Amino acid sequence: MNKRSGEETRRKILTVALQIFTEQGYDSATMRTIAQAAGISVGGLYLYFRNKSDLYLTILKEWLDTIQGTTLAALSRAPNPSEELTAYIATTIDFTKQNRQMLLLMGNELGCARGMALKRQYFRARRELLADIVRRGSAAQLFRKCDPDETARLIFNVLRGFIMSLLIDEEGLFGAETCIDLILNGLARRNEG
Amino acid sequence: MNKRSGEETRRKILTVALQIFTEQGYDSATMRTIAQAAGISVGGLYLYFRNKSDLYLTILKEWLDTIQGTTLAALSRAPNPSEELTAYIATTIDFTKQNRQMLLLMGNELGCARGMALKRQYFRARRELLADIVRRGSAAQLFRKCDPDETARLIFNVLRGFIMSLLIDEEGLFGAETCIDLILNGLARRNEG
Amino acid sequence: MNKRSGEETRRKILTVALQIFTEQGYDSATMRTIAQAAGISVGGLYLYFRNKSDLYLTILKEWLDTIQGTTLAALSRAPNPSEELTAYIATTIDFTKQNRQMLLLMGNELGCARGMALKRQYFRARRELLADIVRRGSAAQLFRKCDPDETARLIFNVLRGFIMSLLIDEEGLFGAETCIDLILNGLARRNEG
Amino acid sequence: MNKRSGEETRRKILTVALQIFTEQGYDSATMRTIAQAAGISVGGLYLYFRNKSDLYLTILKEWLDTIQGTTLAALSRAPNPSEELTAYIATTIDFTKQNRQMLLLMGNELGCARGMALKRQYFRARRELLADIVRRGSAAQLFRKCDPDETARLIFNVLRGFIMSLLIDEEGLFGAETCIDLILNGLARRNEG
DNA sequence: TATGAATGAGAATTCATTCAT
DNA sequence: GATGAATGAATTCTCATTCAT
Repeated sequence: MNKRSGEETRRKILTVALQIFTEQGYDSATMRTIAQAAGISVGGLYLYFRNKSDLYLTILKEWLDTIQGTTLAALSRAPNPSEELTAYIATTIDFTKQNRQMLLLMGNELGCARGMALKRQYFRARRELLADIVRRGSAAQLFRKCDPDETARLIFNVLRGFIMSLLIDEEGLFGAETCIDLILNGLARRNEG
Repeated sequence: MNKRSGEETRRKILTVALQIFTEQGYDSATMRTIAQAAGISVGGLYLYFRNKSDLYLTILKEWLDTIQGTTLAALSRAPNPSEELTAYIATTIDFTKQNRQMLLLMGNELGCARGMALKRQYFRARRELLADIVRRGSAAQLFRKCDPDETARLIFNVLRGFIMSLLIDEEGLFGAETCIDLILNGLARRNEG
Repeated sequence: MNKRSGEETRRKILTVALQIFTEQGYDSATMRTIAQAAGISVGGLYLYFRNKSDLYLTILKEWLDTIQGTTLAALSRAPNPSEELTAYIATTIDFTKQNRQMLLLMGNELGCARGMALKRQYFRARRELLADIVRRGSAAQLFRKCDPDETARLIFNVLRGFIMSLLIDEEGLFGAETCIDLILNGLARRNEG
Repeated sequence: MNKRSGEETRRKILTVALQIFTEQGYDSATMRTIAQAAGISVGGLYLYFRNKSDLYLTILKEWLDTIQGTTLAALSRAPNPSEELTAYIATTIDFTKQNRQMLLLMGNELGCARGMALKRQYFRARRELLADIVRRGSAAQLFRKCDPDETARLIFNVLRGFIMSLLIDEEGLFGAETCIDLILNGLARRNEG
């Protein structure tokens, strides 16, 4: 019976729900748990979200919009494709580090069906953004000759792997530079000079 | 009714359960569905597996042992760290392609708690296997100078990204060579004479 | 804010509630739906009606009074039992046609318990009104010799059937005359002359 | 844990569910109440019926088939339309008397949507059966000249009223003969001789 | 071994009603 | 008078698990 403003309660719910969905996954997380964590009754949850899946999707969408917005802003400040690529990777990794939970939510396969659709759509958008950078970088002869689409997919998945490692491994994390270096230069020793 | 039949039934259960766990996730898969798909009664399931989580873990363990065994066998046939690395990557990717379902099972975060523990343990083992290769390859000056542990983690996660792309993206998949090439040579254009 | 506005709101609620109770039935109709349709808050509803059942009963009672009043007025204008019977039937059917929703509300068995009691009481009153007409018509030798109570019940239920058909069947409806004709003259061919 | 045969339990459920749906209506009847009355657990109910509406529809369909079958059998034994009409009415009323509860279930407007559709379909079939009788009786000059469809509807609704009275009024019920007499001969005194 | 009826705890969701503001 | 956030009990339905046969 603690009267909070509606918006306050809504944010509280979103915050704890993110945590719980992340920790337990979509199926195992229960509305009761979320309600308790948010300090309201079960019925109260339904005042703010039509149902469980609505709550989940709201969280997902909100974050998808944020990361996409941040990335686009960073890209617009980069002078050339090479720095765009760097910005793209750096933004992605930085964001990941600051939003571990959100990322875990993204990583969880399954969840509700519409959630999966949203994620796929989001991933496609990001991959196309990347392909565009590679295409322009290739045309400008900044990158090795390559099929832009395939290369975009490659980089995208390398990043995916990095992000998963940031999320899953509890041990020391590495930074964006290490990742960018590997992508640009590879592992093999160069027989220069 | 004879002993053979028992083992047969067990295998049948494991086969259909893998498929169902993969398609629906741990939580959504029900014992009833599995029983029906296996052509036995619900009670019958509990003759072979103590409970749902036992069934799940059995499947997981079995596959973890298989992939680890296959990898070790491949490594033992490689003459030097460089080819060991190639073998490691190739084995991993080939295995993935032939066992999409298993991999999806691995990819699903969560599931039952003990399953997560098993997966972590398995990932650690594989990463250490990799670190050992890099360490020896570095000592033999086959690779760029690097911190073996960090590099192992790097490669490991690049692979992780590749595997996820193999699993998730429905579009054209790339092969082990493409992956190995990126890891060894990177993306940047080399200014070789 | 002034007294008038209060009564206005009350009437608005009664109007929309009738519609909603009719369309959805007592159980399925929710206080929230009614509040929204009336353009007030949920809490506001409880300023005018103690609870859901009170709201329902108010509607029911109001209409029961109206129809009973209209019928009595019509009867008082009829010169003899025969025309009283005609007036009774005509009033009933006319009323039905002009108040389909109200009638549907009456037709819905169940609803809240006290509602059922009210309806029974109302039906009994109307049947007795009818029995009185038949009794006097019989005494005046206007009708066939018959047991007035049983005959009243007969006519009453024939009417009930007619009304249900008016309400339920979407196809062409028939008028009061057809009904009166059947009741008075029956279906069998008369062997006159 | 009282092991009954499946069919036994199923019938027990149908029996008590009929009673409860009848007494309380579709919405107010709860699966818990039905389970308790049937002496099984709530979950047990769902072993036999997919859901509440399935349980309801099963009861409805079963009875609809029975009454239609009984009526058709009676009609096939009648030598002419006049006796067919008598048989139709007698069967309907007898059935009603022996199955008050079932009829109440039919009378309840609302319930689940599909139930309403079933009822409408059933009513239409019965009205057409009746129209056919009237049509043939009219052609054979056994009945007054009339529009068969309209007359069928008339009789049908008179019957409907009778049945409602049989069901609702707790006081002395009248028999099929009284009803048949009214339908055939009407109420008005005949000015014979 | 094998069955499948039965359980019971718990899930999501709804809703009449209350009450601080 | 009026609001609408909050409650909590009830409802439908699911499912892992047990156990008499």
